[in-house]
Amino acid sequence: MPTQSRRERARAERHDLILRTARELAESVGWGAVTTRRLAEAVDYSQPVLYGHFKNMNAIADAVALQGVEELTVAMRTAREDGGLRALAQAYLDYAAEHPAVYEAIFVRPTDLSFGSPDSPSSLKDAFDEIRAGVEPFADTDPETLTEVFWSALHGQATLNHTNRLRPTHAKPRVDLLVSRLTG
Amino acid sequence: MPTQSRRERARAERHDLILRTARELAESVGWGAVTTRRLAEAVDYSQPVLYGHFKNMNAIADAVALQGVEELTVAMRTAREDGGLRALAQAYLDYAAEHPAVYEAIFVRPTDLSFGSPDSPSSLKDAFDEIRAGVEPFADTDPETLTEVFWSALHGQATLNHTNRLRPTHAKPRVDLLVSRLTG
DNA sequence: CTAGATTGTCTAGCAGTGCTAGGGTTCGGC
DNA sequence: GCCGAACCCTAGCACTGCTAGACAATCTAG
Repeated sequence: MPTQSRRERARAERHDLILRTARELAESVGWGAVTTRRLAEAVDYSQPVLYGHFKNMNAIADAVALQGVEELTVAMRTAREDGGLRALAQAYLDYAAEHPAVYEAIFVRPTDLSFGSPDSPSSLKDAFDEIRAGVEPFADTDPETLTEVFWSALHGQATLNHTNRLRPTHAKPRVDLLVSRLTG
Repeated sequence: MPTQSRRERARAERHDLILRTARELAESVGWGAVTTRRLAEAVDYSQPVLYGHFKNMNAIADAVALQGVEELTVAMRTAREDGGLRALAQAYLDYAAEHPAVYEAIFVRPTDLSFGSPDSPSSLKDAFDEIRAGVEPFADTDPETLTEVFWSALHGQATLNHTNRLRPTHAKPRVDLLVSRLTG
């Protein structure tokens, strides 16, 4: 049935268009200014069309977050295979700095995504496992806890960097110090 | 001039009432539900009265934040004098857990408060100095950077704790591990 | 090729938001 | 008693997320 699939294809394209546009909009003006009207305008459809693809505005941000967390995982894995935990940490912070709106969607914005539980999206678990793989060589007892500690430390630096609450000139020494002490 | 002072006293009381109510409201329903109408209703005045005391809604949250950061500093100092850095860390996380809305106002919400610069409120500098005093014994070279790293790590745990992104059962081991490794 | 059902899209509207202009009302000083 | 200043409220603006109902395009079936 080519007709069905043509419709489905068009639908999928609109879906991607909305997601892509929302992400660009968020990166350029911040999530606070990503409104249904502006987004609808940007994709050249009326507001209700958005609701034909997503439950609500929040679901759009969640979808962007899921895209992002997969990218983040890839970035961490690539870096780790090359340069170990230090490179992984840098890759994490680089991603947060280069895609602040996406990072915010994943880890800061109020979201319906479930994290700790069994029904959380597998991509979230994958990201966590990637950090775990990075710290595992340095965990003498409890890798799970060390993973959480390391991740929290990275997350703290990422958010405080972004909100200008840390000296922008000392980003690198902070990563160095964190990695060297936590792996001691 | 007792008349002047009576008016001023009434004004100051209203000011405090607004602040106190905003804080309670935020802690019970979250900042997202603290609207000018609800807040005005709660203090039994009309909306414009709020604007006679604060520039806007954001300024109210900022005022709550400044109150909170002073409380946090006291809590950290008391703990540190008693039990060193480990106690300070626990006090920090306890404060964040017990006053999530206040903590959010200080460190998460978009705010006009300036942090790094010379014109930032002294209470913010005091809080930072308090952490610095805690880590100083363990800084072999650069206490400033170690302070930022430690603070970021605490902040990360505080926020990820609160948004249910870490195992709630393992809060204490996380602090233990962080302190023991970072002071190693 | 046409009638009917389905799908897609829009306009218009709801209730809620932050914030403000304008007009009364109460208060303090003379 | 009177005037001016301080105070407070009603009403409204432009915006938000979200949805109902009408209309048009498309596909299915006879």
